[in-house]
Amino acid sequence: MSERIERLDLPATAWAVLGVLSFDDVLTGYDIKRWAEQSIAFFYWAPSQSQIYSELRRLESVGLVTSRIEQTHAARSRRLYAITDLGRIQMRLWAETTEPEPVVLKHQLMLRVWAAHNGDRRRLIAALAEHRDEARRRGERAAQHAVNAAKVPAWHFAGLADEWSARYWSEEAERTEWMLARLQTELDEEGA
Amino acid sequence: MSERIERLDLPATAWAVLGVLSFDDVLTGYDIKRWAEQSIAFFYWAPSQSQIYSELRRLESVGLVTSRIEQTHAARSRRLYAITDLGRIQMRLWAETTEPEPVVLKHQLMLRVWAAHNGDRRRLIAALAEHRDEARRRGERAAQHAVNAAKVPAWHFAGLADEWSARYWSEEAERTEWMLARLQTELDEEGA
DNA sequence: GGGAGCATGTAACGGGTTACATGATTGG
DNA sequence: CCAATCATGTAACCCGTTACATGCTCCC
Repeated sequence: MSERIERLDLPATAWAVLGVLSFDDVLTGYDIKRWAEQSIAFFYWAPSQSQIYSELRRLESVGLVTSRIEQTHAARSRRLYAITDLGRIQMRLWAETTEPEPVVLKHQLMLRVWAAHNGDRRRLIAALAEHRDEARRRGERAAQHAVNAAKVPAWHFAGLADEWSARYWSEEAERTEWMLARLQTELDEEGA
Repeated sequence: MSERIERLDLPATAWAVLGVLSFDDVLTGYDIKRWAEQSIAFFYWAPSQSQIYSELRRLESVGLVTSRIEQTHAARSRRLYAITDLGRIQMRLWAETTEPEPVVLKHQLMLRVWAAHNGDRRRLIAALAEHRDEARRRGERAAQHAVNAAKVPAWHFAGLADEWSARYWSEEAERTEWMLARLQTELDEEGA
């Protein structure tokens, strides 16, 4: 009778952190933070620094990662994390067996549109315009990121996610533009 | 020197709850829960029942809503909430002065794509197909909701948010289809 | 009679945040 | 030399969730 390995029950952020390490790099918490901000943040997550560190400690305590302190830099130590074999097995289990959580979307600006019978619509329009520009910038950054990812075979799937993100944010910009036009037209018609 | 009213610092969910009441209905916590599930959930939020009740209590304690217990139904009491004048002022302040929080997107499936070098891609493709179908259904429900909202003038902006949601989820379905096709093609080519 | 929906509430927990604290290294 | 960046960590807090608990009313 074979001992079946159970998937550990960890929060999504832990899997994201482990996911970063599954690309085989040996990284510090600080590295992971930047990694996350530059790629994962487009479609998931912008975790705080402190949580990354505590998540890493947890992952180590259950044996999914190991760490060693780099001694070269004498005084302030860097702690370097790497995924373990068990970590790889668990990551695979997660990728295969995790049941789909619904997409979490919290779009505060749409909440403001929805509640626009309170308050000044011109400010809302201004906020939407800003959001459109920001979305466009994000889309461009994601596209750029996808180009970079295409150069490294190991980043193939990360690159796919980047492409998806580029599309997502460019469509978000267009959607926002559409909403903007709707509100602006109404405002103009009332003014006329 | 005029006393300027400061915007209260409340969590976003509190504003969402207050927003529901700003449509002038007198509602129970239970009503608000359903309201939220049917419309706000498309672009924001799917809060737990318990939080709605505690949020209502908080809103009452700071004077943004009032409640009275309906006596008609003898035994089990329904508590009916309504927005106050102060609540209206605060809602307006929120709508005007809240600085834009970034959109929160947590797309677990994209996290799985991003980490697809671990694990079986065929399961990922199946999960994506399911997500595409679910997104399509959501889009259709949102569109239906927008049609209903169009009948009532007070729901004008809520209707705009519904239209936006319909577009969002239909585009989400298309985006997912695109990702699906990419992964499927790669799989086929490898198999060939 | 029983199940679905209406209706409210408490308690425990934890995920994740902000703020605070510390200090080394690097480059202008 | 000073600022920015690298780098790690603790403590307090709270938002929001799940689970539990209760009991009504309406309809089949």
